[in-house]
Amino acid sequence: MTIRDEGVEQAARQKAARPKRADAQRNEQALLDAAAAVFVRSGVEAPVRDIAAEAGVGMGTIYRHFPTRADLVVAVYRHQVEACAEAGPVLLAQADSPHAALGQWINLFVDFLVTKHGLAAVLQPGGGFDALHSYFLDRLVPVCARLLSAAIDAGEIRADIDALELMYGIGNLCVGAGNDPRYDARRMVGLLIAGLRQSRPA
Amino acid sequence: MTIRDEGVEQAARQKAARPKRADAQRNEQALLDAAAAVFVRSGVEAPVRDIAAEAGVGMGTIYRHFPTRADLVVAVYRHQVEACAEAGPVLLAQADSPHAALGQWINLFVDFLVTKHGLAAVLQPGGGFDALHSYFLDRLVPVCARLLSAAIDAGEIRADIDALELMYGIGNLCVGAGNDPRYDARRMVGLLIAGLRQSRPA
Amino acid sequence: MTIRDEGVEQAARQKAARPKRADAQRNEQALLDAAAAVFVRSGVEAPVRDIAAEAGVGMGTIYRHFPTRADLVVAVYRHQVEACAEAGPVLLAQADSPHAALGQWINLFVDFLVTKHGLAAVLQPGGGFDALHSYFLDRLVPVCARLLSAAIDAGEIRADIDALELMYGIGNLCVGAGNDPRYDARRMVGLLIAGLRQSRPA
Amino acid sequence: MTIRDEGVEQAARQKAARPKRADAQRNEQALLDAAAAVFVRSGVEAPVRDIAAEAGVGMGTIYRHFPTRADLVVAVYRHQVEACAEAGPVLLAQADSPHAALGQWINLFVDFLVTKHGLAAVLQPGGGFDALHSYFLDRLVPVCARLLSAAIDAGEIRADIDALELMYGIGNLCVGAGNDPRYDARRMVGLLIAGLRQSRPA
DNA sequence: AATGAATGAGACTTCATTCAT
DNA sequence: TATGAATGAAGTCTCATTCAT
Repeated sequence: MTIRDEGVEQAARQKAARPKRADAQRNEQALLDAAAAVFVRSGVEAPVRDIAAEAGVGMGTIYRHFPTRADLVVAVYRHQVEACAEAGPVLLAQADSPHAALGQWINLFVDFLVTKHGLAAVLQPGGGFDALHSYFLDRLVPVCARLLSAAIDAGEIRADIDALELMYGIGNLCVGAGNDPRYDARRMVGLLIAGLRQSRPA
Repeated sequence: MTIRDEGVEQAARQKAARPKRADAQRNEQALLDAAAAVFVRSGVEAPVRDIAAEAGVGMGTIYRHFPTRADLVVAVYRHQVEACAEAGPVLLAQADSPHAALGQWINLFVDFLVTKHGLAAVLQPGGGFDALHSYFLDRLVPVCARLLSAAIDAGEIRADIDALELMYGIGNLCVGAGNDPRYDARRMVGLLIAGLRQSRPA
Repeated sequence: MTIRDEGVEQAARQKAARPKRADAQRNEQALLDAAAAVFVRSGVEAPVRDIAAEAGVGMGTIYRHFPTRADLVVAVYRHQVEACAEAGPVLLAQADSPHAALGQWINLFVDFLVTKHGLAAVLQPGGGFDALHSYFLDRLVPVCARLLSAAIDAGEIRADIDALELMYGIGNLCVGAGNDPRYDARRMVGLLIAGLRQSRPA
Repeated sequence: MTIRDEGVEQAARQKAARPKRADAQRNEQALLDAAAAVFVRSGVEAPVRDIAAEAGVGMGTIYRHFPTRADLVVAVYRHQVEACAEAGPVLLAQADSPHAALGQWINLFVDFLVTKHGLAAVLQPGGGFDALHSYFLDRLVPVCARLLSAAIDAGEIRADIDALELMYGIGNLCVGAGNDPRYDARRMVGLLIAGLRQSRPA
């Protein structure tokens, strides 16, 4: 089942017998795509009109599908957050060591974040996207915590690391540096993870 | 010479022979203080009116002293950037080791950033504050680079670290996590710096 | 013949030889009932969507049956206007005196108006419901005029009262006072009718 | 002291030492005049933009002077409400009888209402102008009550009349009939007042 | 030089109406 | 025929910036 299929199935579950009209489905997807593109370009605070134009629909259509801006933002990122969350246990089972699994999972997370420039603002609490913020944390922090625990239990990393804080740190490193190619979020995150291996705090 | 004096002197330098009226000087300083306070509270995109109110002046006065928002933002942070830049060589000369000097200098930088909540946005290129962005980098990256070189030459840290990138990384870690007290930027930066000591990338 | 039957018959008359499909008939009646309910709740300017939802039909169905809002409003109130109009002659024939008949008929009219909160706006000319406005007046003013004449001829009331004006006055008194229970439209209308008995204007 | 003078003096009292700029005063008055005109034409729900255009000012100017629509509506009618309220005791002292004073005062009230077509909507509770509604009632009902009491005490009218209800009734009669010249609110109110003299309810 | 009133572009949101399904 | 998704005009309100005083 693809990510898209999952979304369709879920919609079907929510309203049982009423399948969405084909054009409405197309519009919803067009909106998600358009919003993702505009968020990258102008951030999640981009004018609603811009998103509508990008999707080729009227403004009212956005409000029909996503009554609040947060609804739209959540929808845009939900699939990827889910996929990331679900990858945690899988990696832990497959990798050579807990620390390797942690590193691979964090790479997944970073991959997600660095391609979503507008996301950084969303991850800051207090910006009116608290529901979204909570969703991200609720879903991902436990996954990270489990990976951390395993690595700690294996004696591979320091024991004084908090998953929430680490997620924030990684998220911040992925805020990036505009389009400055000299900044590589992945490399910086690598440095952070390397720091975890230290036997004592610096 | 105090930081305040320096600012005034510089303003004088810009417009050569015309000494500012005493009340104009007072207003300019009041504006800098007010803007700094408002930036912390509401970010650098805070309404001009709020800054004017905080300073107790009319809005026109802001535009007279700082024609663009970037002018104001630069002015607000210039002093502290200067102080931070000048501390680099001093610390290098005084500290026990280049790595220790680097750590101390980065602590200074972090201290600066974490108390300036609105600053994070400013350090992102493309936000209309490019002049400010350049100023920060032009002034601080060389200082950081010199400290890094010294530590590398002393064999204390990895040799593949770029000063610009490190500054971005630290800046990002200082973006914070809203007011979530569970996130400690200093601890995360510590982790990053610890990572520098690793002999190989993670 | 019931009021409901009459409405259906009339609809059939309008489109001569084409009998309406049973479901279309059901929809039309559901719409009339729903609109009446919504008009009471939210006035005749209530969103079309609310009426459609109340009736359990799509919005397009409303536009099919009642191309303009006025068409719907007229249809909603037509039955009751008819019933009121037809009661006039009956009351005149049955009551003890013309003045008594007038009072009873006005009571009928008031009963009608006070339970139709949204109606007041409709009775104002210029609100885009002029056709409806005309219908009300065309149908009811002659009835009222006949009752007035009879009472005047019997020497029971002043002779300088115009039926149209009186209808407007009564309609206005029935506008009410929001939900303020201290206002009783019937009592005020009673005062107005009492004023009719005066031998001279106040 | 004219009504206008009073307004100016009051403004001066409110903010002590800060006299309003001459142009601001002009604008405020222009807005009141424009709003009054537009209210007559289009009702108190008229678009803000229309009022601004009528006054020849920007929309923001309206919001500066009158943050909410209710503020504007209250301001538009305040002077006249005040004048009407203050006339009550004067008329009572001067007229030949309490009933005559009542009639004269009601004439004043009617004069006020019939030239303010948009006002009717405002006097209905629940329309979002409750503060204004309250203001009207708080100010005028006691005046009316005193006139009624005097007339009742003099044995000139029925004793079972409530001032609030009477005000509502008069207000409703003044709602008018669009521009239909055949309806004369004053005549209808006269009928109502005549009804008061009846010894028993009709 | 300082003030803050005025401006008006721009963002948001609602809802009557149309039209693809 | 019925549906309700889509449209976009129209209205509200905010705030950066200008400019009369």
